[in-house]
Amino acid sequence: MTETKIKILEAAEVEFADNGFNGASIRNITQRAGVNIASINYHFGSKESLFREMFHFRFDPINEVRLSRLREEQELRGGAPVPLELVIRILVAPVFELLLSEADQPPPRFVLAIARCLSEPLELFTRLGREVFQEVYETFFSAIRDALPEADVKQVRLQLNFAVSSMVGMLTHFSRIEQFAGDPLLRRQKDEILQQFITFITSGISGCVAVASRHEER
Amino acid sequence: MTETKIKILEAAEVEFADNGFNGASIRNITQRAGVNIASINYHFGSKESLFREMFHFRFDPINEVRLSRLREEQELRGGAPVPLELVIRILVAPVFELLLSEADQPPPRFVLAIARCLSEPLELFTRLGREVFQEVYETFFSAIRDALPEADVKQVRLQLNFAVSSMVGMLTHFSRIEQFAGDPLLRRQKDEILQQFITFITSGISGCVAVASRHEER
DNA sequence: GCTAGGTTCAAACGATCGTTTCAAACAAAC
DNA sequence: GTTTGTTTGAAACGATCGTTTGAACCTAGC
Repeated sequence: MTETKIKILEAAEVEFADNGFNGASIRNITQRAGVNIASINYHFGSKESLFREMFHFRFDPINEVRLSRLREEQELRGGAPVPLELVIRILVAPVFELLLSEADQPPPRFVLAIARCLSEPLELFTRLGREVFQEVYETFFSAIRDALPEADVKQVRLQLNFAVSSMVGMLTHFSRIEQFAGDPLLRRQKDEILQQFITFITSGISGCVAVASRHEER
Repeated sequence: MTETKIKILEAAEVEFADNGFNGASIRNITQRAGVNIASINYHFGSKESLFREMFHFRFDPINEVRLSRLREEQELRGGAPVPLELVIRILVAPVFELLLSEADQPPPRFVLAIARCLSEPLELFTRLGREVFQEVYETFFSAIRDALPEADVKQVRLQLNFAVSSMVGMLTHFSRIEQFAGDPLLRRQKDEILQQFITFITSGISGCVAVASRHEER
């Protein structure tokens, strides 16, 4: 990868994070990167392709980590299901550890960039999202189903949707809600917050299952 | 309110929902409304003010319902805390009943419009969000704290952030994740889905509190 | 030293954006 | 019927957008 491409990718992350996809401009990106305005179309083809490449460049590794960690745990247990909380942890941690980056450091911009742009209703992002996350979605859906053998399949699907929505919502609105709270409670105690979110999702899902089976008993 | 203003507001909801704030154009809105392009600036002052007015027009009533229902329940109990699940229901239901609209009807566009635009990183939306939701946020924060007297205050704040993020994330990504699942599971059984989401949030929060107090015991 | 292929550059392209202008159309009051 | 104030209309404003162009530049390979 040439130096120019790297500079563009880095500048693009900042620009997309700050302004969204529609709000980001080629001119700002190239100016920030200190390169000529034509170089984006030369190296990437278009603004869309630039975003696509950034997306894959950043999230393909993250998704590989998620899939391989899950597979590890599954093999370790040889057939026995991986506990729900661990499944959720493997799904959530690789992204949230970036969001809740070290100490006073701001989170890496590409996480915000991607979360924000995914919220824009362009068809591009529907396709891109599926392209990048479909496999992870299906794999973790199966794992959660295995962890909750007594649960209704359709309910599990719905609850995974809750979980995914929570994750994207957190990535998108974290800093804003933080302001809401008046008290910058975040990025202090990173591990504690991550653990709390995992507990939140895990108890959310297993709470739903518990209520459902209680209903059936009657 | 003049007929033109109403036509513009209706068209704006569709346009903002489909394209976000940056993606929506004055020309499309006025064309859809069948009015002159200058009428937006004449009646509303600017694109921003149009959105602001739409936001208030739609969400102020919703927030009033939330606040008055909560107050009702509080007075009914005369000092005793409103149970967590009911607090969450009062917070969630007024919006989600719109998202999960009747039968085969698509949800009202302004819900999607606002959820989507709130995800755009414009400073306008930070201000607008606070303007419209601050009071609801504070009031429900207190109610949740009352419902969970044993819980740590900072944790409750964090968990309310989880809940709010989940809600916005759901509004923004529902249709997209629905596609993900391959199976259009939504808007069937509206009440069931709403109840599941409430259960999800409620068990999420109370699960966090339970884990925390278990830690303290040791 | 010359050539070829890859890369950068300033400049321009056509399109679209939000907003403004100002005259025409309209309605209500006298 | 004339006046007054409000609302609409077509047209233009300046700005910015993503993209393209074609010449200049650089660096190997011979």
